[in-house]
Amino acid sequence: MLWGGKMINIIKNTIKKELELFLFNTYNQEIEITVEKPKNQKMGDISIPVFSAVKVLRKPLPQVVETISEQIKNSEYYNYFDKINSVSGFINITLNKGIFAKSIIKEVQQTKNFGESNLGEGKTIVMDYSSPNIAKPFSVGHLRSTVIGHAIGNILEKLNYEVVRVNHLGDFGTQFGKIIYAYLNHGDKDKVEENPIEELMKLYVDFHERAKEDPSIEDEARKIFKELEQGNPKYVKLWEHFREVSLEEYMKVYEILDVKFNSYNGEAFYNDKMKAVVDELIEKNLLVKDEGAMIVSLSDNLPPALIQKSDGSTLYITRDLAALFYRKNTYDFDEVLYVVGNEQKLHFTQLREVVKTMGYDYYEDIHHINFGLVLQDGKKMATRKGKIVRLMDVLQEAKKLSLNYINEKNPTLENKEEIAEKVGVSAIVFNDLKNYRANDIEFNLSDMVNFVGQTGPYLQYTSVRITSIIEENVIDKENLDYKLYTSDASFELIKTIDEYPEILIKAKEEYSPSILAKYLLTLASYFNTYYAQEKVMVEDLIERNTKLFLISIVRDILDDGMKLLGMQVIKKM
RNA sequence: GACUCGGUAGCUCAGCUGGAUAGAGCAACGGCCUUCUAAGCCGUCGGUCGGGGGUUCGAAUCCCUUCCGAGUCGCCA
Repeated sequence: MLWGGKMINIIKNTIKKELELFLFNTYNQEIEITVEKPKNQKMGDISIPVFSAVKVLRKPLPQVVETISEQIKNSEYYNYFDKINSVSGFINITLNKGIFAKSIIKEVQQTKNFGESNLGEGKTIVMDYSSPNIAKPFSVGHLRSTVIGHAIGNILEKLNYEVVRVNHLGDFGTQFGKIIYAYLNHGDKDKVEENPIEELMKLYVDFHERAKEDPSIEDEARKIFKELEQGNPKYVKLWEHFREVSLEEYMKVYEILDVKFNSYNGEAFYNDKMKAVVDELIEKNLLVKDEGAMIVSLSDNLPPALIQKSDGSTLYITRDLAALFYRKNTYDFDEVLYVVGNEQKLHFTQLREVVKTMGYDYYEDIHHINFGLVLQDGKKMATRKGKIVRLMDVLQEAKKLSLNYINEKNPTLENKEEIAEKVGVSAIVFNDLKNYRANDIEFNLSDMVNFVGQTGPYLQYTSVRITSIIEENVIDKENLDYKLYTSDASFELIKTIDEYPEILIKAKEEYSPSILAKYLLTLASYFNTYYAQEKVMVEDLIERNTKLFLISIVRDILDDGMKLLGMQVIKKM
């Protein structure tokens, strides 16, 4: 990991400051010194390129190397260093493994909730994620927003942020005009009762087919939506019903994923809060009529934001503005995160700009946590054409394959079904989180349910292996032999343990669960190497205890990290 | 056409605030279960970092240009 661990960063920053101060005092020159991790571990643990100093000081390279190397000996952390050598302009420091390992293990011992931070103390972050569109099946596309949002929320809480999780249901808009139109004109009420989501989806697809033949029905749909917005009781009743049956279906998914929200206020919730937004825009002289619609002009070559349609009904951004103001007033957030796909980038840029134009400073706290599309055959999945992959189908498939694995690898396992679901679902979740969120992903079932290599099951399996070694053993944290932590395999583990707190902070800064996901893979991989090299349950009690303690730390981090990612932690598999 | 994001090994991706021989996993091939779960471990094979310029002691990383892919671009969300 490039950013290093907590302990090693303290050492690196200290060296940096010490050297910069020394150079300033000696040569009266401000020289930036970079202290980094060598690419190759054989070169040491800390590396200092001296090229920048050579350039500024205009002295021969060997002389600069000599001067800086000598100065390093005066470092506060000199007793941590085993050796200092130089190779072609780099000064490399190798740490004393025993001292370094001990300081890290002590740190872990003294920390109750390892990895937490006071970064978020007293700060509130509102998160808008999952947000499926009512009357459509929960697709693999919705999964991304759900698991990315869930994971980021968990990481924020670990860093002591107050997190408000909002499921901003797509329960309003012209699409409901379409569905209601289709339902009233071509719908089979019995079929819809029987299998609401599927039938409503079919009606929606059917509507677009018909609209190709007869575009006038689009106007019909818009008219119905406008009346719905104004409270036509017949339409409102239908809409309420559709919303209810959809939510029921979604709750099943959320239960499987173990995802919970503080609020399910969707777009419709803001129906009566938009007039205030429009009024404020008028008052601030920002709203202008253009081609019949009401728009806000934006700078920076941005297309204008459409606030109101020609017929007076509202649009997406109008509802998002109302939602934003409501959230600011209700939660007084420090940041608001919208976990929404790449394709809405322009929308959120416009949203920010409108807020800025209205004179609110907190436009800077609005973050679009964009993620890549789930593509099919290289193209965006089109709901309107009914091309959709249902998440439930994928989860079922994952569970089935997971069960096959269990029957093959561990046929006597108890609660096979339960474990199979936990492994299968976690595999899907991890697969969605392991890569940088903004990358598009091609839908590929066999990738999603892969259980070998850099996968969710690999992490679970590693944790399970550790659990099975520890079993009923009681670990005495005070009775450790730190010398045993200096073997290559142990030391790699310890250096990686040291990185956990920094990784979580990095994941927050980038709003990127993949940073944590990749880290857990690295940690698991080092453990499995360790496992192959060293026997834990040895005769010598101190050695056994020392090793048990190390692997228990690894297990705790793995389990903690998996929970943060929204995966299931298991004891056996 | 404009704007945004992407192009790194056969495949999926890390690395991108410039540093030393470009890293993983999968696939392929070869080893390792009478030592704690082999969903694992070890090894081999595999790359002109899309192409071309530039800046620099040093470029996958920064700048310019070009090609390719995806997405978006006023009355959908």
